[in-house]
Amino acid sequence: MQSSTPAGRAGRPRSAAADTAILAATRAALVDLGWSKLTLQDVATRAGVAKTTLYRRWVGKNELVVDAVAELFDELRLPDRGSLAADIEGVVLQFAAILARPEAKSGLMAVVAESTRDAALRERIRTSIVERQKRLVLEGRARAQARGELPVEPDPVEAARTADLIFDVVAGAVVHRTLVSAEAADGEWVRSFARVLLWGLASLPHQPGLPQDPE
Amino acid sequence: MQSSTPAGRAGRPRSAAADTAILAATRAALVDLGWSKLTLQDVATRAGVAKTTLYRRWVGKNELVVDAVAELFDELRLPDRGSLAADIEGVVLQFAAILARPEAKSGLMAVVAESTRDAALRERIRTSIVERQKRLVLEGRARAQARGELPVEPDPVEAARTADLIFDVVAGAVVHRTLVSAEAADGEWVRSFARVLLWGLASLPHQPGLPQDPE
DNA sequence: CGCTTTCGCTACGCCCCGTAGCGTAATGCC
DNA sequence: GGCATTACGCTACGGGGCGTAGCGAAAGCG
Repeated sequence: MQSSTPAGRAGRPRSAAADTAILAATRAALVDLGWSKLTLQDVATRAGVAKTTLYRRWVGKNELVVDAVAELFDELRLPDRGSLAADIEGVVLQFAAILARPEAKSGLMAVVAESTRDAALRERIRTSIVERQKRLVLEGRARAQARGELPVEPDPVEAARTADLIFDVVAGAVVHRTLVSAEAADGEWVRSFARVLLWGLASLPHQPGLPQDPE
Repeated sequence: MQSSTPAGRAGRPRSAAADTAILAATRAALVDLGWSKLTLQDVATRAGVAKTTLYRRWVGKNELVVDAVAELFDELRLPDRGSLAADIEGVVLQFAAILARPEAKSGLMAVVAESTRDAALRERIRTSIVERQKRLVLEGRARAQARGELPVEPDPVEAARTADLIFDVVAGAVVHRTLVSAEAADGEWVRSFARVLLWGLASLPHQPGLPQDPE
């Protein structure tokens, strides 16, 4: 959300109902039309507001779609299934379920593509979507360390680096499977992926710079 | 390429030079403008051809961009560095170098986003870009099996499944690192990733359905 | 030299973008 | 209750890209 009255001053407040209606209308338009054929006029009509209202709250189509898609990821939760393997499978399945929805497919990748040429948009995506997902990785890692399933990494810099790596592997694999390969990340696929990831994590405590085979 | 004279009949042949000029102009326009602001009129002017010529050869902007980006991946080669770990690092570094180019960043993800609503476009991406990359995975796997670094999978169905999984993990991780996290997939990152992947591969010969910890 | 196909060029209707301007509605402050 | 302030709906507008049609000229093939 970019709105929220700036400081609590006078004047007619912005309709909060309009915000939710607009974001819902945006997702509906994404389902029906996709990103490229989506027009702000159409979104305004669906939401029952004037087109000018959209331009008063969002600077453009990209920012609007980011906010509309970000709400989809609010339901992401880290389940406690007792083991790291089960936790990974659970959160990956949730992530895959969200990405399977057409409004996420067509909207998310389009704004990511746009963000390669727009630093402000990239930052908006990072704070409202990516950072929220990454927290799950950090929580899951901490929980696994508390269980003794993963060794504790004392160096905070190295810990952040490995967390970033894990995050890119998990999110990237699910996204690629769903959007590029265009096949469902179902239970069987998630089980195979979780096993690969889990064994891969076992290699991380080693010092870098010495490539070595598992054998 | 969609052109190539249909059957070899009479008439003025299509200029092959125009094809290469158009695709090069498309990549240049992607660098300068990005996907959303790229116009076919601009591409035509850069290439020194008329706008109508573009519409005679490509049905739309998406197909043109797919062909322009696909040529970037022609230089992908599987290096023979002697070990599976080194081979993985080498090909991942090449892939990352291509994705680091701005014309690949802004173009590839945009057409992937569009392909979620266009089956023909998805198929075009698959045959001209994805399938070419996947061959490297198959070759690398076969070479590693010949070296004895990976066990041979007798079941062809299972072998295809694991190849798809590896491909989604590798391509997805590099794409996510480069585009979403917006950080370079440099040598250090690739080494860490290759180690994780290599250890993860060691888990694959096991039968599915029995989640088990590496310990 | 005819036949065929491509090419460059111009022109056109269509639709979306993004903004400006106006009158009206909903608040907070005094 | 009046007043300043801000949001809202509505209309209108210039600008520009899209995709197509039509034409004459060019470049091959037999």
